Amino acid sequence: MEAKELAGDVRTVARRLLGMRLVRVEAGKVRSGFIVESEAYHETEAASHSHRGQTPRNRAMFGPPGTAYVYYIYGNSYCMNVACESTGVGAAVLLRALEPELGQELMIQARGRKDNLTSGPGRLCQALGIDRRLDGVDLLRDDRLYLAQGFEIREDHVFSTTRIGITKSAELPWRYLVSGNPHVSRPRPHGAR
DNA sequence: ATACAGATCATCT
DNA sequence: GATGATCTGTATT
Repeated sequence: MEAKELAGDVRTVARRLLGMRLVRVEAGKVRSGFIVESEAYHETEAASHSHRGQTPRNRAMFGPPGTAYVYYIYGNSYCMNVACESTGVGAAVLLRALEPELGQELMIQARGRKDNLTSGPGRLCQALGIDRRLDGVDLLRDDRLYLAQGFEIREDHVFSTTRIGITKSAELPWRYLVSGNPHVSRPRPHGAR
């Protein structure tokens, strides 16, 4: 995983991140998963936290490509994003679902259940122990949370839909998922695989 | 399988 | 004081 792969248009990066590994190391133990669902957010559209400019909360979203933007929402969940494009531009990819790989026992412990370990932005953060302490880390260099090579996803296996849980700019098809993967956060739209 | 209510709090107005 | 890039349990079809 190199910085230049994250420097492109946020929608391109959102697709490119599918199949990549997200690795969490805590207390010498590894948890990891393959990214299977993502959403693009950009300062030029109203759904983005960066749309109204930089604040202390969304500062990491304007950081260099590969910066983690982690925030707390609804009084119960953390969500994690990967900043992209370039420093000073509020663009980031929300990670919405992973296919669990290593450390599943620890994920079960962290989640307090055996199902839906990482299918949802809040769930995956809980499963991997991701919270605000990791806001702003460099995902290309940090040893606690980082991106790594995964597997190739063929272009025709990537499916695109509208984003989940937003009210503004809701019509943009900026959600990307691996077609047919059982770990995505919601059922496929009618007729899709 | 889908729908809804309630929890709960950091952040911004 | 209102809002929200969610999750969970419960109820209903």
